Amino acid sequence: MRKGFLILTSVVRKGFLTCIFVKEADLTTQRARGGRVTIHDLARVAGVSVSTVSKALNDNGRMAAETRARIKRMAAEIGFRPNALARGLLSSRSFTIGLLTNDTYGRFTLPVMAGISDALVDHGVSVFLCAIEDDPALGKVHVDAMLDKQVDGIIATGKRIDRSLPVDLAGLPVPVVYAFTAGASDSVTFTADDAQGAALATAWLKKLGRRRLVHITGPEDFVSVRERASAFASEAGEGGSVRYGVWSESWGHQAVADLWSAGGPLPDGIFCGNDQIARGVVDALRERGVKVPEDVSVIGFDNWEILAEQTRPPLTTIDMNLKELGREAGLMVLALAEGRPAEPGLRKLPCKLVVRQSCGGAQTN
Amino acid sequence: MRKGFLILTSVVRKGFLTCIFVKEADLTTQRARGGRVTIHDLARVAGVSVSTVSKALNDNGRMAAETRARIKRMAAEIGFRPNALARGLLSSRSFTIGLLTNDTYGRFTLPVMAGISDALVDHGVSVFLCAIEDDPALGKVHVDAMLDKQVDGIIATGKRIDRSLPVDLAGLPVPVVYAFTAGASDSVTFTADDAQGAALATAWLKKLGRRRLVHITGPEDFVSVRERASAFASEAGEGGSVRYGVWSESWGHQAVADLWSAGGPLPDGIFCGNDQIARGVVDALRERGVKVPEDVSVIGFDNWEILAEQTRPPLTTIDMNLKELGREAGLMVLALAEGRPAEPGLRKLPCKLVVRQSCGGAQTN
DNA sequence: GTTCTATGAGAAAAGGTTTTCTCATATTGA
DNA sequence: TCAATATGAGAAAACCTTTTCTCATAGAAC
Repeated sequence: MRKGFLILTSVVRKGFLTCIFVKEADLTTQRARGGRVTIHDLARVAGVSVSTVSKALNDNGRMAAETRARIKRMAAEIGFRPNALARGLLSSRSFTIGLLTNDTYGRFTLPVMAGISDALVDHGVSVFLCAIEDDPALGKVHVDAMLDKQVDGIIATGKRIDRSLPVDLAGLPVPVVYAFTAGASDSVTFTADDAQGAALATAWLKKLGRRRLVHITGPEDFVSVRERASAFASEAGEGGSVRYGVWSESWGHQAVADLWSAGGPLPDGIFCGNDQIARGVVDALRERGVKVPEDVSVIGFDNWEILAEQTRPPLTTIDMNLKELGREAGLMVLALAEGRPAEPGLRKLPCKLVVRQSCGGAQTN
Repeated sequence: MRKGFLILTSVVRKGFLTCIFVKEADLTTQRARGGRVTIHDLARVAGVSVSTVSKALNDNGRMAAETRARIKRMAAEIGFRPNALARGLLSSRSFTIGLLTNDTYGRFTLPVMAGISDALVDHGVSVFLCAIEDDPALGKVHVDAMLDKQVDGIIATGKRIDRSLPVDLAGLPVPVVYAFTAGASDSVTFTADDAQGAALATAWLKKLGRRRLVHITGPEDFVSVRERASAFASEAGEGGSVRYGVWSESWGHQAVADLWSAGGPLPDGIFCGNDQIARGVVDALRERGVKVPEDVSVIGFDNWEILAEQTRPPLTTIDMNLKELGREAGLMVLALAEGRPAEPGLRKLPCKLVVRQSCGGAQTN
């Protein structure tokens, strides 16, 4: 065996065993790199230059079809995968985006994240998740770290459309898309269509023959609360009334107690601002001996499955299609990163009705 | 003004306005780069070479203290931040790790993620979140993408310690740390100390004077269920019995119904396998007219705040310190990435008791 | 046999940073 | 004044990939 040389790998090609000799120094280099195989290794093994390898793998340049195929085959054999850092340095595309979020429990962020990831993984894009927990300093640290890492874009997401993240994303050198959080007026923003969702819920109650409708919802300072209440009011007509409160089960309980002790005509349909309130309402009604859905239909909002499915009876509710929203936001930020233009403005995505048992009515939809 | 030159920026230094002239070609380059300022721009502005700038900013090499300070000041002025891609290419450290997860709802993953991020953001490390949803193909795609991006390490996390992710992480060129999921025997794995947590819960019930104890928990094929049950049994002594079921509220309801209709002596303390079961138990007891905590103390497991706080009364429960677990896993993967050695094996982190009202007893702890 | 074209493949530069090596100048001592 | 040393700063290579440009060879046409 040649002195100072070692066998790197042996390849069986066309039935012949070919031994590849590499200088010991090269192997040492390779060790230091963590055993990663580079395009140079592949070129050496294939007996061509690195440029030829690159062109072969990227279907660029002119070359004999046989050469291209052979190089591709050997690349697969030795497990060559191009270093995305080097690639990104050259192309100024890192195939990486950042997801900035405010939402600690992830009730909104996780489905959105799932949609983003789902849409972008096919494009080779990975997602940095940065939870900033309402802390401006932490937000800045994360944004700086993302920019240092040359993210191709940023998606900012929060819990409500009428508050912005505690960090300034204007004037960044990368595109920013907002989801469920407020952006500048000339930015691209995605949110759920609250009015349409509320109308959907109210129409469903009416379709089931309910006429004395109440909307028990969250704090009036949420713009989405006002939009839903307004849509509810116009859909419900004369019979509809709205009660504002907080986003908790106990508010649902209390609202039922208030209604049933008020002495007026009792509602036969209740549209709740979220599934937690609905859970409280359903529990309170059961405790009063009011039958759901026989006496009263209750519909929630959010389709927070882990809660909606465990309620007795399971909640019919409105789903904001958060995963789809994430998917669209992901594709949008990708488009912007690739220089494709997009019209700024607020995009409202439709909600859908999820029928379980708390309203009665057809299970099929 | 000089032809072919443009003002890049103007700097006020020592009271003098200094105009920096750059060739138009350079500016065009700059534009194409997305307006990012490089070390070359900084070197030009500071009137030194790039190597001097690099050494100044990294506190390397010999140079006049005044020069170093001046370069640092100008770097801050023009907002220079080194390109992490270029840096990573050279150092083979990307300051990036991947978090692989199985857990769609993120009940476990999100706190763990928060801990990881919290521990690593100070070290300039960002985290790729990859949800693979039990899909081996998707898992491979994500792992490959992370490796291409030269992550410094991977943290694998799941929902239970006795199942592994549907993707092979052995023999990867980067360190892997497991949290709440099974790894190879020679790997570093973190999990909560189920036995200690269960003992803590049981001891708390006993300390409150409860003697007829029941443990209502999840499926017996979970190793954590068996460990908790075993610890419960030895702590509870003669009076303790265990009922296995599923992880749902309705199982909590049913278990209470079973117990109260069995005709034997009724329990005065119930330790539940998770907060959902505890919620079901508490609701069922209230509906039977059994007072919690006066007649029966109920304690949960998980400290899933959004559920525990909304239960009536709010749940006393065991917290698995998931954020701390994430923090330790993050620091561990960082240590391994930096070549510091670590002993393989399973590390069990202690749980803590969170006192609310479902057991009675002191609010202070 | 000679010139032109087509084809295949290699050389080199670029991307932004860090590190090592080299060089020039200033300072010290004799 | 000259040599030796200390000091500050620049040049160049390296990391890995892609792309453009150039070159060599084979075949075709005259």
